[in-house]
Amino acid sequence: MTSDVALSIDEQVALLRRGTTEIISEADLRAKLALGRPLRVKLGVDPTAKDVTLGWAVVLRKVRDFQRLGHTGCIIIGDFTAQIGDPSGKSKTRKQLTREEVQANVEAVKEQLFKILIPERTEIFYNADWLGKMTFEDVIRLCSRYTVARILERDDFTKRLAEQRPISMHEIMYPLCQGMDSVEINADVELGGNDQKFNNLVGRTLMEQYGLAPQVVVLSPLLVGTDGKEKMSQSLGNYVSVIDTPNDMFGKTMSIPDELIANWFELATDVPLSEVSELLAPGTNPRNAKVRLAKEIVGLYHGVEAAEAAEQYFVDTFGKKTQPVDAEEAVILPEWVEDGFVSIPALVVALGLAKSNGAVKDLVKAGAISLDGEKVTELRLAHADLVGKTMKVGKHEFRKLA
RNA sequence: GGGUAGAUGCCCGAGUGGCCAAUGGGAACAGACUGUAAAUCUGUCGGCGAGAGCCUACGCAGGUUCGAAUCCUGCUCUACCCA
Repeated sequence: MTSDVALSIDEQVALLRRGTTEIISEADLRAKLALGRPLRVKLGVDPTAKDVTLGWAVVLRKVRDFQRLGHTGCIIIGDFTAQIGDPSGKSKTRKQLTREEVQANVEAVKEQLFKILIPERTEIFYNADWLGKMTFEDVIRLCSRYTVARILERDDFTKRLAEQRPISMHEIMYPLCQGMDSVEINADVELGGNDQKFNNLVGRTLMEQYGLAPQVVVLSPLLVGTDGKEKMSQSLGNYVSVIDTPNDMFGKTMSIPDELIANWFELATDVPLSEVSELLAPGTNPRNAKVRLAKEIVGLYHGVEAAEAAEQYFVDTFGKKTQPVDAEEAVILPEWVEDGFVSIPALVVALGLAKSNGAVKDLVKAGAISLDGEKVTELRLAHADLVGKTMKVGKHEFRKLA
């Protein structure tokens, strides 16, 4: 096998251990690494999202770490399981997706995956290929290999049971489905977020049941989102996507709470941890560390130059509070102009910066909308007074009107 | 299959015939302050409308009433107890 680097087993394990909370078991992992063949490193992907977020990137980057050591990344697109909806970490039943929705998401996401993964060492599978073909008899047989008590041990289920919340039958099948994926591709290692521990362990059990060597489970912590509270996820809106523009990426990163800086460095960048502790040493301004963090992240996905530019933009725009030179341009369409006047609410809504006219009125009332630095107080302004000016909506949205 | 309790806005949760677009808390958004951090203070927080006002909303469908989130009937969903 071809590794990009020649490392001892110890060094390999050390590399792989960064950004993980648990490896079950490390001894097994060492044994597998010692085999000297490319390992099949499985990562299940639930195509409920259209963007690869930094949270998701944590595990993808871990796959990439394995790939650099010469192993094969096996990405399982859970097109079948997405229709069930993973109950992990949820206190509610998830809505089920249609096949069409799943398909659309997959297409959108595939390209983004390869911003991180090494294509030549990646295999992509769709679990509908095997799960979708199981007969009812197969399913019953599979069920017989696991007990209700063991399934209910799972945290989310225990909790829901205690809170007298519903648990549907199809949800308890989820871990088994995921376990079958491991059986099907004969995984050596399965990666996952911490919340996947239960599912991944079921995979180990099932593999043994089916006469295979149990996979090693490598768990990563969940990246906390920009809100500093919940795990980063698209549905919560607290995410940074790998296809965000450099400026967005930079800005969003700057908005995270200070307590998250170290964690983000560890999980989302390659900066050596020793350097991170220096950056965050007592007496230093956390802001500087955060700037570095933001630059690192932008650099990973857009390159060093873009990172420099994003920093410059950030400093100019938010530090010095000047108007951004290169604000996104927004053309005022003729149909928005009436008798030479433009309705501000309609304009802002049309630009997608607010969801209703009422919301824009509130913003105007609050002084949150300005033109070239001057607060807008009227709901209707002359078209001529708008063109060429930069409109600021809220804290960070700028549009150069044309 | 039988019984009991419950379903309210993004979430929790008050409201038992008019004063309810619906108390309160949280979340969210915005303003001030700052480092687009935290904390704090202030404001907003269903939609449309310049406004008067109109529309949509309290699980679903009907009904009673001048008037219903609130009463009645049927249905759906959930939990618990019994089988």
